Amino acid sequence: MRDEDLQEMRQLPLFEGVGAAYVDSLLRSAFVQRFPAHVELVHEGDPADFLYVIVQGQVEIYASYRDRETTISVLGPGNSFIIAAVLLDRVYLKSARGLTPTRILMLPAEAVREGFAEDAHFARALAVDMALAYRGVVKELKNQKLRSSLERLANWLIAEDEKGGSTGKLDIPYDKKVLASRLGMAPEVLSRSIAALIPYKVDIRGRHVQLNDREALLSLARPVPTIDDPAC
Amino acid sequence: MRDEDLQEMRQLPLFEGVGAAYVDSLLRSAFVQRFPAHVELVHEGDPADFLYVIVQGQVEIYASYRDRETTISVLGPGNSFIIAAVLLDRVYLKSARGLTPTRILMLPAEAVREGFAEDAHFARALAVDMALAYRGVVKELKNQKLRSSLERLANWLIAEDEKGGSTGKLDIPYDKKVLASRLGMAPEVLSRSIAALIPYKVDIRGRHVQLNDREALLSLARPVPTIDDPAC
DNA sequence: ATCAGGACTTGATCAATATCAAGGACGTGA
DNA sequence: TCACGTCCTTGATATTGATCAAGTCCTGAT
Repeated sequence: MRDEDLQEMRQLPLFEGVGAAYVDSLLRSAFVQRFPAHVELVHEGDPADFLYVIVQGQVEIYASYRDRETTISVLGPGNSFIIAAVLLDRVYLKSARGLTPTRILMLPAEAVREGFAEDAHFARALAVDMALAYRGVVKELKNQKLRSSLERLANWLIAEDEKGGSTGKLDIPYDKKVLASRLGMAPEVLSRSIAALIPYKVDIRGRHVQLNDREALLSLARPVPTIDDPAC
Repeated sequence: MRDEDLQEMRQLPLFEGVGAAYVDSLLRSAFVQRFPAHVELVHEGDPADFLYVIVQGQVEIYASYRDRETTISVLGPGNSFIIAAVLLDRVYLKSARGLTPTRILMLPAEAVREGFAEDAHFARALAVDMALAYRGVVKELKNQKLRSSLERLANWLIAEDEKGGSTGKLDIPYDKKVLASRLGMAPEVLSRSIAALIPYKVDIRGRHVQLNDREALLSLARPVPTIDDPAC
């Protein structure tokens, strides 16, 4: 790994609170790889050979069954994926592909498992990351089972707006069909749901969104911390 | 805690591979509690004061939103719940209630967090448990997003039969309305789905189930390891 | 054994979502 | 600027699942 890369990797949230010497020893067995957009990084069912950490770009985590496919999440810089499979030395449950060109840190699974056993701080960082990921999926499962697609869209808009500082203005960060799959609906349903939000003063043109009546949208979405609050 | 209880608790899977002395020190701050059926053990949104481990009985893990409610899972002896909330010192994302009278080991959250920091073996056991739980939810999310309710039922029947040794004979271990909620459908839909399985030689009377044409049911259900295999 | 209440089923209907088929908008590269 | 392809939207229709309303069955308590 090049020296400037090394510098950058040390800053990753996954290594927060881990001794610098240990991080460096981990990074010695790791490497940074660039991938073009749309290539599959990880395939569902394959043995977990690497832990992946996104340095640059967007990665779509998805799963397939028969001729169907659904997006589990879309991750960005700083996020790692498939910790659980690596830790347990099992196969990946999900596939991953870049939505954009990406730069990815790849840590050999063996090194991660050793690291978990040897360095208590790294073990803690991994466990915290996994606990957060776990809670994320639980929230998503609740979102799916307890809400209609219109409600899911409304809540997604509010959450996304809050990420950007509640300005009422935001951009959808990927294709609408990816968003539809992420929200668990057909692309056509997303289109219609967007139209259904017009009475709530939601103005969506292309990827640009304006929320012109936050109160109205909130009364439809009814967000709750135990599903929607990322800090919860 | 009584001595015979202590004896029993040491055997729990959560303590596997953890030094006996450390297990005992953990158990000193813990206690075993009996609860009657149907009482709420844990309420969504409350701070995570305890890690729960089921000693006896069945516990339904569920979540609510507006006037809706859905079952996330049904757990039995040996299972623990809400590790992630305890580890992160956050609120519970789910509620829990006994479906039967239960005996439950309650470990104070503070002690668990200390244990995680102090004892590497316990930390590993917790992490493994959490990783398995994580993969369980991911599978369930895929199950929900990628399958119809009939497919979910068919796959549940096959999985449940395999748990019992693939004899083709099994009993539904709880009320059908709980199963319906667990599978993500209204109770009426479960009834109709059961009727829809008659051509596949599935015979359900009350809680007794007979699968008389495994092949036919398999061709409908199409189970895959990355959703249905508990060992995967 | 009987009765009451809960659990389950069945039928009718409605609402939500998926699918199929075109058509339109928009950005990109020639 | 034009042409192409991709993405998105819109309309029509089918399917799936939810809801409402009885009715039946089963069970557990008296």
